[in-house]
Amino acid sequence: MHDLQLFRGHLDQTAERLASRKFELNKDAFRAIDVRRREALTEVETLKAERNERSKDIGARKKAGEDTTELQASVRAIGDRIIELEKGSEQLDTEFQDLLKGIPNLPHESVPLGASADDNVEVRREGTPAVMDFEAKPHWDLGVDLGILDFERAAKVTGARFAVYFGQGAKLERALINFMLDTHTGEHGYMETLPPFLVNSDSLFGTGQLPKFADDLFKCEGFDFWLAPTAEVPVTNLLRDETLDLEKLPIKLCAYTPCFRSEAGSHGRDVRGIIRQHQFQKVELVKFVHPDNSYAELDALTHDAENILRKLGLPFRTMALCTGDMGFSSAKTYDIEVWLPGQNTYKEISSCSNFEAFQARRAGIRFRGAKKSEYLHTLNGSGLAVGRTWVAIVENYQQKDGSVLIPEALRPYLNAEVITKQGLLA
RNA sequence: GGAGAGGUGGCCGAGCGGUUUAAGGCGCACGCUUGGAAAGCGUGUGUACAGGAAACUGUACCGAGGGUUCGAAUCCCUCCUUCUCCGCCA
Repeated sequence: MHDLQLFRGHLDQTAERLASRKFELNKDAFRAIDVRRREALTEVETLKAERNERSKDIGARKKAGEDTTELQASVRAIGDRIIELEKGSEQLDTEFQDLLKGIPNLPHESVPLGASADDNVEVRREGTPAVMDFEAKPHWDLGVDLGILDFERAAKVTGARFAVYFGQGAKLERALINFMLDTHTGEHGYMETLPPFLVNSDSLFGTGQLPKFADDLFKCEGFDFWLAPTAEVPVTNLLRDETLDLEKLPIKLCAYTPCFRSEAGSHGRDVRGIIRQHQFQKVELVKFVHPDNSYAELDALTHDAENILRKLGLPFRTMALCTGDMGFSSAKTYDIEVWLPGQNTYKEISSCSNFEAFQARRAGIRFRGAKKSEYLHTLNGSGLAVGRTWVAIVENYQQKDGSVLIPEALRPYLNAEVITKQGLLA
């Protein structure tokens, strides 16, 4: 959601900035409906003022013992007129709100201009891919061969785009979750949170998934419950409609949750392996910060996410997304991409964004400044996507014999140095 | 699932059809007082939208949404939610 005053006062500039991210704002329609809406509102409010005044007068006259039949009839008439006018006024307001709700956030001035992922800009690259004297296999071969990953049985239980882990495979996922949470709480200063995995419509509106992106979500039939597509939704909405004291900022939360996405519109993409699933695990970082610091906080958050990869010895690069590739609610986003030798490519493993006040305005999250309250800035980023980290470890640490070495930092969590062949029916 | 009691401003808490422009208190801010502080006294103290250069004015908001009425925090209906007890359950 946007600052209405900004749109009114700087409509041309605003439309230009939106155009840079492929959103066409109909300025004439905006102006026209804004003016009509205000006129209708003024008319209704004037009548209401009149009604309030006369009703009060009726009370006073009744107390004095006067007859008020005629006055009451006149106020009744005003009331009828109000109901009539309100219909139009409310419709205009709804129209205007719908228009506003559908407008994406404005990109920060530092965001590179561009149309697609091809225009994203690499900001740093760390780690060197291991030299292998054999051909690297993708995880869907390695995992299945080791007996730790199974797609066919998951398809039987549920369907396509689901997977089941066995043995050390399941334990590796759990180890990664604990390692990530321990690092973020112990070294990066986040408070661990375990939120609900189902969220209501208000929460999804607050973070920007609704109303535009309902198709990407799973809905529970008969309830206003949705499966959370990311912990960003429950965690950011923890503070919905709250006003925080200035000295409480910044608030830094991390959470492990499963995430559920319909992946509508991604048919045919990443069909093999566990890169793109209907259910995946993620550790999420969420920050509530003062507007003056939000870009420094974004850099810090991105660094915190990268740190997991550093500790695991996984090569990565960090990309600044261009205007055309950013998500709806974001003002600036860095994607962290991990090296996957089995697929000979860098693949997104974390997306770190500053939403500025876009979500805060939708969700009503403020802080009390020196005098009055204002909207704070919200940020979040994956720290990291657990399933994709699993993939990165299996592919980067694969050995010629098909086993997988466990990176040093993870060994205390797994109680093992290597994953060898095992499995359900082994 | 059943029975009962609640949900009022930053917080506590009154009000249960018409000077409520939401009493009173706490907290906070400013001023007076003071050598300084406390106490005391005085003034102010929400959010959103609209109008206005501004001072300010209007409208809405007492969990949410409907209804009754000239007029609703107050009466009626539906829902959400918190607490207590019972039942069921991991």
